Formats: sequence, C-alpha cells, structure tokens
Amino acid sequence: MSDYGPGGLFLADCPARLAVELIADKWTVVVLSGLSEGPVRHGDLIDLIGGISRKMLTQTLRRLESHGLVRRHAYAEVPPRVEYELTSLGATLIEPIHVLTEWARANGDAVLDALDAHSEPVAHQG
Amino acid sequence: MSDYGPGGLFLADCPARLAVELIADKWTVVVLSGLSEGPVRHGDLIDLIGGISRKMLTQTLRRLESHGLVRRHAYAEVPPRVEYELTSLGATLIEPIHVLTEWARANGDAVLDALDAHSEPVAHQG
DNA sequence: CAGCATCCTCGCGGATACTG
DNA sequence: CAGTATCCGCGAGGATGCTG
Repeated sequence: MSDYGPGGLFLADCPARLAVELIADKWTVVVLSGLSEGPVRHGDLIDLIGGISRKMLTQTLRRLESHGLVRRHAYAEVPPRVEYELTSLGATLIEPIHVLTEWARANGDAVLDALDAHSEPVAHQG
Repeated sequence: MSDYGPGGLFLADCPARLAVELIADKWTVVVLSGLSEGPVRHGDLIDLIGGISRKMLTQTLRRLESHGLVRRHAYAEVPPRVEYELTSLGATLIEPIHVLTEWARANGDAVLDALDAHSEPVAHQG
C-alpha cells in the first residue's frame, strides 16, 4: 500500500482499479446521482433516471448495496414500497461524482466540438 | 441546458451522461492516468498499465483522440515510434479522476469490508 | 409496485497472425 | 515497434412474463 510508482501513478494493482470497477458501468454513476438528494423509491428512480430497465436498476442497486454504498429499506405494506438511500459511505462518493459531472458541464461542448471536427475532417480547401 | 431538475439533478439528458459515456469503460481512466505525467509511447503504456491488449489500448486511444482528450504523435522513424499525450482539454480530466482515485484510496477498505460482511452474513448467534 | 427468471442479441475485449 | 484484421467466447443488458 506504500506508493504506486514514480510520481504517484495509480495503475496496475491500486485503488484506481477499484474505483473503476465501481463506477465504470453504464448506470452506477447515474443511480448514485439519483439517490444524492435522499431516499427514493424504486419506481421513482426508474422515472427519474430515464432509460434504465427495472432489471438493471435492481441489479445496480444490489451491487451498490453489497459494496456498502446503498441501503435498501423495504416497507411491509401493500402494495409494496421499497426505498433506497445512500449510506454514509455512499454519500462520500457523491463529491467525486460531482466533480466529474461539473467537468462534463464545463467541457462537454469542447468534447462535442472535437468529435465534430474529427468526423468532418473535410479540408476547407484553402 | 438551463437546469437539470429540482436541486440540480443531473440525470436524464445532461452532462453526467457524457461523462459516463467517456469514462465508463474498462480502460479509459487507466489510460488517461498513464498519460497524466507526460507523453508516453504505445509500448510503454502497455507495460505501464499492465493487462491491456494492444488492440484495446489503440482502440481506447483512438476514442480519446476523437474526443479531443489525447493527441497522437507519430515520428517518421524506423523502427516506428508513436507517442501519445494529453491535450490541454484532456489534462483537465485528470483532476476529476484524481479526486475519484483519492476517494478509492481513502475508502477502498471500507468497500472491501462491506463486500466481505455481505458475503458472510453468518450470524454470530449473539 | 417491486423483484426474479428466462430468452436473446450485441458488442466488449482477449488471442493471434499479418502488414509496414 | 505500432497498427489492423479476424475469430470467438462471454457477459452486459434489454424485453417480456410471472410471482407476492
């Protein structure tokens, strides 16, 4: 656990890999974002996120739960009601995610511009 | 582009999606990390990262290049030499990534503990 | 309403061999 | 040394239907 190479690299066997494993999938970040303001019901998350299937939502939540980032709370009611909320550990992940999304908000256009310029390398002939 | 819902949510059609699309794969974050200290050659990246195939490295680099985050520099030599470096735009992504990996460094153990406790829900009978 | 099981498709990503 | 093409297995992930 000492260091991770010259200059503080964080590549091979290191925390970065864990972080990547946690957030490097299609839905994790978005789901965590959806929970960032307080407990939300399953169905409301579906609605809130948009585009996620029930299967993937449940699966993502289960995974986050097993990693200690999300707590599940099922009420013994009928019809059933299940709420999910961030644990204190999970809440600490919101900040890094926020930094990331702020980056996207600030630089998203630049990225899209680059994509654009890349797909249209049509010389202006002059 | 006005707001993203109550409380500044960033879910459906928003920058967060772009950020996720950019970094939510197995290698992007690690490759960017590998370039964070300056230009690196293809082969050195392979070596540095560990576990990535040439195919995936090239593919990831091409993608980052098209998004304006990485610049490719091929020298007209023999044997060939190609270096990759972050663009100024790409360099701005290092900070969010750094925040993320710092989180992992600080909370990695907690996550692993949670995983552990989850896979061994053996009641202590107490 | 929440969750699980099933089926099915698609593309990620590794292995290998070939080109320049 | 760097890049491309090809083959292929596997798992992500959507769609649907059933249970409680």
